[in-house]
Amino acid sequence: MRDLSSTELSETLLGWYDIHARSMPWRIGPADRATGVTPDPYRIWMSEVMLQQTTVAAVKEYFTRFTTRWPTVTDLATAEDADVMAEWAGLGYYARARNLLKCARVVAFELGGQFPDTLDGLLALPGVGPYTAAAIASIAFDRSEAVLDGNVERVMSRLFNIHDPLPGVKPVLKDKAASLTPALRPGDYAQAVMDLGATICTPKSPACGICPWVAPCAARAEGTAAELPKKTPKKPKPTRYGVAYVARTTEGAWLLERRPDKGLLGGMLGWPGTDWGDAPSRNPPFTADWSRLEGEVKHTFTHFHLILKVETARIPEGFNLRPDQELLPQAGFKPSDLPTVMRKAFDLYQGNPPIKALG
DNA sequence: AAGGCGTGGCC
DNA sequence: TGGCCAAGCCT
Repeated sequence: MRDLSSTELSETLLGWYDIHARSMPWRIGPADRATGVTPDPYRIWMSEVMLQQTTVAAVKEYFTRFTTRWPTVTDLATAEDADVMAEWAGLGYYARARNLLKCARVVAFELGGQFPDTLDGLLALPGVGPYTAAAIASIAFDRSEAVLDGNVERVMSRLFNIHDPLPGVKPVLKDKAASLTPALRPGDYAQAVMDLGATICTPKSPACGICPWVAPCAARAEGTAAELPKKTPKKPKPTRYGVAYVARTTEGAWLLERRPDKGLLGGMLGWPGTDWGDAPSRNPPFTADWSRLEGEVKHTFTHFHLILKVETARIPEGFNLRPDQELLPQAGFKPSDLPTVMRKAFDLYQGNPPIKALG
């Protein structure tokens, strides 16, 4: 069989998408789009930032909560930092939340409330990189820009049977992706190729039998689809140790710390604690008769495992707060405002009373 | 430019 | 159950 042209390939995929497009809270489906309905760039941007390295299932509820609470970019731009960070808690990669707010303020206060509609304009925004800029340009503004995310990398490496490992081969895959991106319906095409990767051309046991691109797929012909894309091996994660200190006043207020903007869990609220190092240590926030809780928190970050002990004590009268510390009254404290590792420490506290009762 | 940066689901 | 993976960005 002769090779299919780029146009034939993209039209085949768009035909598949017209039938099988997934429904999502931020998506304008192909039928509505065909009648002239256009996406809200604010919602597309919000969804794309949330979807960075994050599953659709995890994003849906966060997207709904954010866009209900802050329906426009100006609403978000005028929000309190702490409210946005608390709303993001649990979604991970917290630099995204800080950049989300930074970006909203740029758009609202420096760009007249309108998102840039060009690739370069979008790329200049905080938290918007090559993938997200192309996604917004194509999906929100129907510009013919090629998206390259993990799905597209996998689809391209298989369609063209490319065995060179990621991330080195990324520029080649980007060229392939660009060669297929159509001038017509680029927004639908971008979502189609990602839907294909997410539902058919999956990492393990791809469903080649029902794939609209089974005929032109080079890896399918060679029987190598399931082993692509190749990736350079990852380093093993070390294990680190630490202690979190959960302390309350006699009135029931909780002692929490705002973490510095840069670094792990940047900008988030958390319990006072030790550094997380190669060996256990102690560093309580005040001198007291600390009780260690039974059990421990196990948590895995991107690049290390953590084993966290939890200690608790009564906060003494007249305790002086550092600027980064706050006493949150019971009524104003929600465990769901904490990043997951800190919420796990809270859960341990809730479930396992200390060996010694608090005074 | 290679490593830092979260979390939950899946097998 | 431990590693892999998810619509990556920043420095």
